[in-house]
Amino acid sequence: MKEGPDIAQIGALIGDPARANMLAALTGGKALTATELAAVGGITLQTASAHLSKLEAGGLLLPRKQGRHRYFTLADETVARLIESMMGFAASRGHLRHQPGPKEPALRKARICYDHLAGDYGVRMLDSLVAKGAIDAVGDGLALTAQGEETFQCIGINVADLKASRRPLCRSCLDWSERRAHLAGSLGKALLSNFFDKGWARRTAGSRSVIFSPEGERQFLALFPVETPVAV
Amino acid sequence: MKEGPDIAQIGALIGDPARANMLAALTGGKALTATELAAVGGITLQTASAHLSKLEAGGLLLPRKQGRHRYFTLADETVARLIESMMGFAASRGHLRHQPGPKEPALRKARICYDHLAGDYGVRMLDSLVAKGAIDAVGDGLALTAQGEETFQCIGINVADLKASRRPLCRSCLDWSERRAHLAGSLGKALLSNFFDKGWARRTAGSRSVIFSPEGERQFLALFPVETPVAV
DNA sequence: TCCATACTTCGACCGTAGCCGAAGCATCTC
DNA sequence: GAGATGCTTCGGCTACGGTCGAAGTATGGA
Repeated sequence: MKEGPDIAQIGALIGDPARANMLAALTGGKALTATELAAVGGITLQTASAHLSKLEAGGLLLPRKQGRHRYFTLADETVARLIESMMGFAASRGHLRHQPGPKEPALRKARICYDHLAGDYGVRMLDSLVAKGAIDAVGDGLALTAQGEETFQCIGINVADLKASRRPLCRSCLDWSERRAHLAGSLGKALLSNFFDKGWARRTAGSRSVIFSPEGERQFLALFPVETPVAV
Repeated sequence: MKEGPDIAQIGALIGDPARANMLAALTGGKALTATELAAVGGITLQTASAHLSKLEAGGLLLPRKQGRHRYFTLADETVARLIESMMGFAASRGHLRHQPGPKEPALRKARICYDHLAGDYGVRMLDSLVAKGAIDAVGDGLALTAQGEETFQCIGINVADLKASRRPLCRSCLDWSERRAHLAGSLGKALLSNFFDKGWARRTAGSRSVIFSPEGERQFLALFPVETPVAV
């Protein structure tokens, strides 16, 4: 009867509220210390330490020692994708938080998903790129077009550098709030970094949400116009 | 701190070994009774009943009453994809079963993933279809080509019928044993049904594995030849 | 050297969730 | 109606896992 890999183990790892909160926080892409993660999980440092050991042993987290701090990050982009896909699934089944909270709208508008832009703005950006022919969409798959290569060069993104890395250039990532795809992969990362560098947007302290400056928002919306929504 | 949908709930649902085994068994696509699922989970009927209630309440399972039986299926194809993706993740992290068991090779060769073919043969089939130009692969995405439409018509699959349904025609599904993509979607389902109808293969009693007849195997391999593996 | 900070380990507590035996419904068969 | 089968509910047991206080180990700074 027991067939295939053991999903119960990682299910159980994610299944604890404190651990789930930690993982969700780390999906923001920033490395966090044990103390910070304890606060996120709403538990004491000792308890957090035990949880972090388990997550590390399970291959979900990667610790990095730096002086007397221990910074934790998600082990891998695949972990981030698993968490996001579970969030999407949870949202579709109505497994929402008890109180939506005031930060929810900001989170739905624009947030970090591991290292790229998600939320309404993330989906909008991908729609616009597909509409203008910079990215080719077939089914779930995304591919950069020759025209797109020029476009990104103009924005200030060196596509050749990105191609050199082993990581896929374009990847579609399902957005839990919009239930549509946004752009992940090294290109998605490069775009978000680009926005930060230009001062169009900034990350927030204790949250995954991304705040655009008024000017940055204007530029962003101008750069990624949407006529009619593109089905994905 | 609490941001986004609650992944802990579904994590916990999947995190129990008995429930995980039930879900894995249901990924085989067949509807199973509470008694059968109790056997799968290695627990008594009462305990299984409680587990099944929870899974149903969580939106993972769909019960169907038939006489004095209650048949359970996965609620949705999205559930199957979640389970498979967790299996892929678990396999990549080495979360394997204690003893691989004698059935393992058969499972890796060919098995059912919800309603389509997975395993070595599933991956091989997709590779071959892409190589011969029947299916277009861009990144993760798959799309039927005009040429492919003819091909499938010849095999005896009415593509027009499939297009009429709301379900996507082609979908890539990550194979946990091969770590490569195989073909899901209504076309994947139609192909597997086609093999069953032709008598090329049959399902096994208590397992997800698919057994090919000697003749069926010959035909399958002839229909889906592979020259050089296609990267996905 | 001494103290503060960051984190881990130990030990004990406790609650929840899984488990089963027994009894209770529901449905089919004869 | 009587009996068999499939499943649920109830009650009580048990164990595992999460929790924290307290003590212990590392690192950095004064």
